[in-house]
Amino acid sequence: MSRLERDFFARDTLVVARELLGQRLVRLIGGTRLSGYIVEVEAYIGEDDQASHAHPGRTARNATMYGPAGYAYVYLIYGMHHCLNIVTDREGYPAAILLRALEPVEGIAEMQTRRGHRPLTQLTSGPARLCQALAIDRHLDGADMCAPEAQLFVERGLPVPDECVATSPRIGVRGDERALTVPWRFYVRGNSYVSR
DNA sequence: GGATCGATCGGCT
DNA sequence: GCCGATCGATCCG
Repeated sequence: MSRLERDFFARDTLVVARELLGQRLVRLIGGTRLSGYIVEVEAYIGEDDQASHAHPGRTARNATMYGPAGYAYVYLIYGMHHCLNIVTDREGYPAAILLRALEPVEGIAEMQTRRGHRPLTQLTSGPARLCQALAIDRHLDGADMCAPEAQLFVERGLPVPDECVATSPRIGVRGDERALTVPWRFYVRGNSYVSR
């Protein structure tokens, strides 16, 4: 299984977002593997993007977004949920891809334990759900997903053909007309693990 | 120091 | 479909 290297992530964010579909997110917990195919993502690009955490400019919270590609940006939302992004594009330019849903592959029983034994379709279908299933929280903010010793990384999966890729506006965002309408959500058409 | 609010989820009506 | 949970970052004073 080959891991995606930094040069995969250090490209245009929309290209990376599209190509992340079908790749496999892997989390190592004490040697055991929890993983799933990425089936839904959203892109957040630049300070001009009003829906992005980088819109107010560089702060302590969003600092990871300004760093090099291939790092995890993890934040706490609504005081209780975590969301995982992967930083993209060039260092100094704030851009990242929010992982919104996975199709579970490995470690399903462990994920169910972490998710209160919910049905398979609710294990990892949502940005905070997949973080809970894979034990991802703020201590992984700033983790290098391309380091050899990484406990969280992406492996090459199955290519998703263009006819199976759909786009839409992003979910749950605030901002101007552009932020609300730009089609920067990418998902696998018909996949039952896509959120909502 | 204090008020505000969020890239969500799950339970309830 | 609606609403409450829960807390840290951010902003204002």
